[in-house]
Amino acid sequence: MIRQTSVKPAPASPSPPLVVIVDDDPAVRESLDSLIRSVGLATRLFGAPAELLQGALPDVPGCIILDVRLPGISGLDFQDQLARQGIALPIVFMTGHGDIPMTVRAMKAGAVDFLSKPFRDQEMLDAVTAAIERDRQRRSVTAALDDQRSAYATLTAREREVMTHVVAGLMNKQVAGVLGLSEITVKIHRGNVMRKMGVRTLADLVRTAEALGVHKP
Amino acid sequence: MIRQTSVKPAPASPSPPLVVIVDDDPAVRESLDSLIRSVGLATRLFGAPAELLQGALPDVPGCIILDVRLPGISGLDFQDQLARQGIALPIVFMTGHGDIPMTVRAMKAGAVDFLSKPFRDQEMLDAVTAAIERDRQRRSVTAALDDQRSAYATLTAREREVMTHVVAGLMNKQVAGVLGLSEITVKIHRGNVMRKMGVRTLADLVRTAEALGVHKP
DNA sequence: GGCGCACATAAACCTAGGTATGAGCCCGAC
DNA sequence: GTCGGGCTCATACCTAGGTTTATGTGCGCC
Repeated sequence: MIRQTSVKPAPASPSPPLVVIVDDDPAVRESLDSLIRSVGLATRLFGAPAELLQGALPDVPGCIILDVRLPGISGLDFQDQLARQGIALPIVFMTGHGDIPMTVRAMKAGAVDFLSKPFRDQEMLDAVTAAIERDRQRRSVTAALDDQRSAYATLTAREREVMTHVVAGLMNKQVAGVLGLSEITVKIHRGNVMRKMGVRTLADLVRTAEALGVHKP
Repeated sequence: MIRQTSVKPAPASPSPPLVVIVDDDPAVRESLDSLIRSVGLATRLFGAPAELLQGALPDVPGCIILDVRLPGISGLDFQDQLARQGIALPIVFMTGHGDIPMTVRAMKAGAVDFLSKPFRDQEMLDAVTAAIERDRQRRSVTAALDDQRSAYATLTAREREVMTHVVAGLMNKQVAGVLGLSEITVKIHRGNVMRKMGVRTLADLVRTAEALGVHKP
């Protein structure tokens, strides 16, 4: 499958996954930091959630280790806040004073794991590994979709209408009828759609449209 | 979209969702039974997991309320067992002596909720409602797929090969080349595929194939 | 005003898809 | 053994898809 799409600036060194650690206790941060680094992962430490929202994070797979009890905000509320801001990094919670309702809420909201202090190093490493793997999956799906989305963005309004009807299974003449055009015009638009979307067959166009959620209104 | 497929025997009365209650304490069973029935849902009571596996359950939306501590087996292990047997009913756990690791395990395995006794009636009703809604969603997806699956089952080996290559975007002549056939033969098989799968356009066939996970090996 | 772009259309031409009719081969079931 | 179904292929015919070339309109922008 030849699919030359957006070419990223070459990643010189394959940078390691990033683990973001958020805990208000410096000792805990340091301890987690050395644990995570010991297995070759990069870390970034924060004492408070607000700091995390400031700077942009690098574009690599990763996850967040989050204490439930944070200065100024509950870790669970912060989880919601991150989700609303479109930050989809998987979260591993840890807590010294957790209870079952907290756990249920965190897991329902998509947390990868919820560890009670004290936990064994291996438990945390397993959770982090699982979280990073989940992020890797999400990123690969998102990346493929982004190319398609940006291609779709280059379509004109007419081309989108034609695409919608074509992937719905209408013949060119039917599309022409619906849109009040001549068949030849539909063919032109259709050809433009195929070229701009970077697909060579109708089957590929249909799959792309499905992935983008392109449907008749 | 005209899609007359497998016609089920008409459901005379729209039977209410079924809530399966599994708890070894008769008093708890009775109490839950009256709570659930009070909102118009049907119930079925079991004192032990084994009983549940015996009889078949009616084909209606539903869920399971499961005590974590059961005679002979942990509710969590029973959850795994149900999953392995293809029983996909959403599960609401309850427990008197739960802890966080139990909760995490249950939620990771797909539980809808995990309630600590004592819980308020409304909490249980909310959880059951959410679970039934989840089952309803799952069932509607599955039902649509079942028709397509049974249609796919009627295809001959050759027809499946042709379908695989067609939805991959190959032209008839290319399919012919790959399979060592003449183009006209591919056209025949392709026509049979369209008829048997109950679709009229290539776009529909591609979507069906995606839903069924039909791909080149 | 002119330039670029989206949009629309036509004629001509070629390829691809789809169906009907007819026919031959193989194999397992009755 | 013969009957049906799956598989194969050919000829013929029709429809649908796709490209190229060329022409024209309207709109916004520098």
